[in-house]
Amino acid sequence: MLKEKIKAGFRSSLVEKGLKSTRQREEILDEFLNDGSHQSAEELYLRLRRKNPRIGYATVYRTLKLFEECGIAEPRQFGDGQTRYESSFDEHHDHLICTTCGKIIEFENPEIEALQLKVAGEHGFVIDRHRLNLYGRCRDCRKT
Amino acid sequence: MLKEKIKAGFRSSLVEKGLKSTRQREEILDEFLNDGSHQSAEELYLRLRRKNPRIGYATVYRTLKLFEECGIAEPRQFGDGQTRYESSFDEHHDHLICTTCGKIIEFENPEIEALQLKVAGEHGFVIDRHRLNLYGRCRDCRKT
DNA sequence: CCCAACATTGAGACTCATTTTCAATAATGG
DNA sequence: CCATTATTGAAAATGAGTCTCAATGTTGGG
Repeated sequence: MLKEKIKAGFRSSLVEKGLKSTRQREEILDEFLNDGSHQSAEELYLRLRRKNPRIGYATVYRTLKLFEECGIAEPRQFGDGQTRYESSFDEHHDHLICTTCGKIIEFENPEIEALQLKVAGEHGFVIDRHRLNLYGRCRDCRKT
Repeated sequence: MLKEKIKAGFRSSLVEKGLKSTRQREEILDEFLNDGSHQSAEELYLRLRRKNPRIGYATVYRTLKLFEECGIAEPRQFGDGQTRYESSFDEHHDHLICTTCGKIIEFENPEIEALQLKVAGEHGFVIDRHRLNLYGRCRDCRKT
């Protein structure tokens, strides 16, 4: 199953980097992979603490950065002041954000991505990644 | 000239809101309009201090927020941890950001925007604004 | 022109997310 | 099992941005 492959890949990355595999790193990766997307370090920390109250705040922050370096997680800013991480193994997507209720909907649009590549090329850029956020009001919030 | 119109509009907004026109607000607006885009509060503050060393840090922050409320400036996040403001009177545009040298290039693409509206509509959203950042390497940085 | 009413300012204290420090602890290779 | 070296947790530090408050400036009326 995918999760096991990700965990195995993480352990290999650690070895490559000369880092150690620890209980905390395993626990954090587990919890990160279990939950849905868009998790902040704090949310993850609070959930982890329910299982293991001895886990440290800083460890969660450090480990999320490590996941980023290992290509497991990617940081995103949605404008609420917290960095949220999503799994790099989710298929690529962009976000619709409701400015009333905070709901986040994911979408993908290959046509938009093709146009991005075209525009970048016209300016001599090679793109690594992009961030597209659309802010507005969702169906429910428009009713009220 | 455009700047004078913006300043006049700002003074009207102040009156409407029951706020006062002060020397600091004028100075900050002047400096904001003089400089190119993507200014952080701190950069603006440092430049203002050269002319008027008595200006306060908090005043610059407050005034930028006020500009935002008055429709003069818009905040943006480029991932360096600082909020940067651009003039609302620049035509709408998105950004290409070089992750090596930090250069920011602006572009516009109506096709992409049309597709954004379409996608949003399919999810029942009405969009107020969007943020599209493309991160990569510029022509110069790819050479090295 | 002057005053009263009230908005604004600047300095510094404060917040909040995140990072760093450091002594204690745990993982790894031999 | 040991020595080496990375990691951890707690607390202190950081940095962008916000708030507080006494002093100051702006305004509309008189």
